[in-house]
Amino acid sequence: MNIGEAARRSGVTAKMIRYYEQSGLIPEVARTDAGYRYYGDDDVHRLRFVRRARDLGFTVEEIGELLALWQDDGRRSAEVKSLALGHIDTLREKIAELEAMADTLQALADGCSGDDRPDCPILADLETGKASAARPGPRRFGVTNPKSQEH
Amino acid sequence: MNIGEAARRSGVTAKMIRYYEQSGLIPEVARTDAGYRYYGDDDVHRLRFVRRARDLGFTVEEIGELLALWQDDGRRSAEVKSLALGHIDTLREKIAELEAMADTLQALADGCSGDDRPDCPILADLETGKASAARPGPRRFGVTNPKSQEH
DNA sequence: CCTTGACCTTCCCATCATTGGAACCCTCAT
DNA sequence: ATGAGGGTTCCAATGATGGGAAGGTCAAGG
Repeated sequence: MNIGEAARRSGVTAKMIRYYEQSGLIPEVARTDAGYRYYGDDDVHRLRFVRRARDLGFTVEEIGELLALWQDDGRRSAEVKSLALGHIDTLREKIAELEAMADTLQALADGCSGDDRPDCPILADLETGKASAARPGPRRFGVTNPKSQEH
Repeated sequence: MNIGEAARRSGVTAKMIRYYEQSGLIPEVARTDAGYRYYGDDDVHRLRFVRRARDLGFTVEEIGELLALWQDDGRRSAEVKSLALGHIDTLREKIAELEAMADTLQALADGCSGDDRPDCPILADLETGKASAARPGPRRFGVTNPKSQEH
């Protein structure tokens, strides 16, 4: 099948399939005489695996390791598990950071009258940096794009 | 004071100060004859505000709005509050996504023996996409850089 | 046989906040 | 005068993804 069909069946966009191939996450696939990529069921299978791992928040690099383990019949499940646990740690750290931000902000917002008057503890806090214990690392925690889930 | 000193006092790196200026978040500052940016206490004050807002996870765009409100004596606190509440929503959404991922993964990891045998429910799930209800939007929730907090 | 539309190809650009580095200029203390 | 340690601009990379242009290909229908 062509890339579009593989995209439909795997839930990975054609664009991302090309990107994964180019970045070495998945092997280069066969081509037709015209240069079209040609996919078999195995390829789609692998793409679905990637899609799932992506949905669980694994980075492309981690997915590469997962794929390698998946294909290695002699793997030790301990390796898979430690990869997963490591990722869970990462997730929980991010969650904690975001929660600290949300809680701080919620407390400030609760103290804000939210009317026509200018006085606002939110601005007061930003100005002084007094309250709050958020302190994250640099920004960039996205999960930005609302679509791309409807395929 | 020079940009380095302003960076030290505000907790915003010199690089980011230049970036914020260039992207219009903060006004262009005075220069010495030699072309060095020159900062006063007010500028540092504003930079600290930006830094605080950044720490609370606001985007640069939102920080721009906050700065405008901050400087507007006729502001209505309702505007500030709604900005904050909107951001809290965004944070809570991200938290929910990450928690769904973490919980799914934790359940899978709990079922994994983590020994020398190859069998592993984590890989099994990635393969079939059976369990799990994670389904986030695309990745990119970073908070990647571990340092940059020690200044 | 030729057109049309739906597909495919590669290549480049943008996102967001941030870091890194190169090449160069300035200032101050030794 | 020299060197260390600032500063300046400009360009590139990060990660995962989307957007789009320019062009080739394929199947169906007139």
